This record gives sequence, C-alpha cells and structure tokens, in this order.
Amino acid sequence: MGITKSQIFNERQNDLAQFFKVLGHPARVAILQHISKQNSCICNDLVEEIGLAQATISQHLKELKSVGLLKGEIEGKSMCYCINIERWTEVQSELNTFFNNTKSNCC
Amino acid sequence: MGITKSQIFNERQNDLAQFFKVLGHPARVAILQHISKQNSCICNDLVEEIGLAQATISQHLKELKSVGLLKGEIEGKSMCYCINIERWTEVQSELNTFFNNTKSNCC
DNA sequence: ATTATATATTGCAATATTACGATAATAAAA
DNA sequence: TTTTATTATCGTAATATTGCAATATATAAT
Repeated sequence: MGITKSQIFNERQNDLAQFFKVLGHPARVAILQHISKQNSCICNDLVEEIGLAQATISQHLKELKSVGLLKGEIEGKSMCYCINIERWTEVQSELNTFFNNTKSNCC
Repeated sequence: MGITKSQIFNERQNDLAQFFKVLGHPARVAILQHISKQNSCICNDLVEEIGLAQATISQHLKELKSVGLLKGEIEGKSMCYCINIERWTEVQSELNTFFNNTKSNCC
C-alpha cells in the first residue's frame, strides 16, 4: 500500500489534509517565515539561509505554489516568490473553522 | 535520502511542522471530526464509519495521541478516545501565531 | 555570440508513510 | 476457564517523500 485512500473521504477532508500536509515540513515552514521577513525573495537566498540544496528548495517552493500559498513572478534573471495573502487568509480561516468545529464531548 | 534534515531547523519550526503533518491526512481529519460529533468514541465505531481496516485506524489514533491531540482511556473492554481540549486549543493558538506572523511584503 | 547567474527539471537512492492481514493482549461474559 | 469482543502490535508490500547531483532552461551581462 502506501497510497492514501482519498476516495473514501469527502472533498473538504481531503482539502484540509492537503493544506496541513504541505505545511507539514520544517523546510516549508522556514521558507514561509523567511519570505515574510524579506521585501523580496529569491531562491538563492533561501538556499543559503536554510541550508538545503538548490534543487531541494526549488521542489519545496513548487509544493507551496501548488496549493496557492505562494505565487512567483519572474524578476529579471531571478524569481520573486511571495506569499499569496488572499489564499493565506483563506486557508487560515478554513483551518480555524476546522479547529472550532472540533470539540470534546467526553472524558 | 527520504529523511528530513531536522537538525538544520529550530525547535519551533520542527514542532509546527509536526503538528501540521499529523493533521495532514484525511483519515486523521475524519477521525477528529467523528470524535467531536460523539459523546464517546471507540475504535470500532471509527472502523465502520471511516472504512479503513482496524489496524490502520489504530495506527492513526496512535499518531494523534503522540502529539497529544487525543487522549485515550480504557473503558471496560474498549477504549474511549477523546480530544485533549487544552492541547487542542494550544495547538490552534500556535498555528494562528504562525499564520499571523507570516506576512507578504512584496509583489 | 559567449559567458555568467538563477531557477527548474530529471533521475535516482534512501527513508517514511499508508494500509492490511495475522496475531497478541486484555478484559468482560458465559 | 473458555469464549467473545475490542484494541494494539508485528510483519510486510506498495507507494510517497526527501534530498541531491547533474543537467536543462532562461535571462542578463560582457
């Protein structure tokens, strides 16, 4: 196996899990934190700052982009990766709804 | 490789990522949602409700327990798994701090 | 045009995760 | 005490993720 049985869950459960999953790696947390401290951010900054190979950082950036949390614009010969604030707020709100709807009723 | 280089990140980054990661599977999202609808919850309920094998559910419960989001009490010959509300609120607050501290300054 | 710089993609090795059947462990019921 | 019911653990197969070197791609600078 090794494959998640997504079919047996509803869309909201799969979506929520996907957001959590993308944020579930320290490199991606670190990338978001670093970007939020800078006014502009290119991949090479991250490679030095974080200490993973360029290919690895690029891969993590791709995943963050895939769920819309980052957007990237070409800026001359480098890239400007930025947090997509609308998406960011949206996701935060989704996650809070999940947290608020999950309550303890026993023990 | 395949192994996350945790050493190069700080404790907070690793902790945050770990919480996100544990929540990053639809089965675990579904388990938390189901528990929050019930007054008591045992593993067998979940097996029927979710549709994964008993061994698999048990494994997911273990992971949720490992980060303190669930606590389990023996109740006769079955278990009562409950959300650890203090921990739950704590984690929600941590995640919100992360979201609020991560801002866009460019693009 | 050639070179230098920055990022993306490919291919691969190592490890992790998901899932399940089989089995163990534990406690209530008969 | 044997059976039944419930959950945990072990072993294993399949797939996913992480990470990197090598290479491709694209743009700026020379």
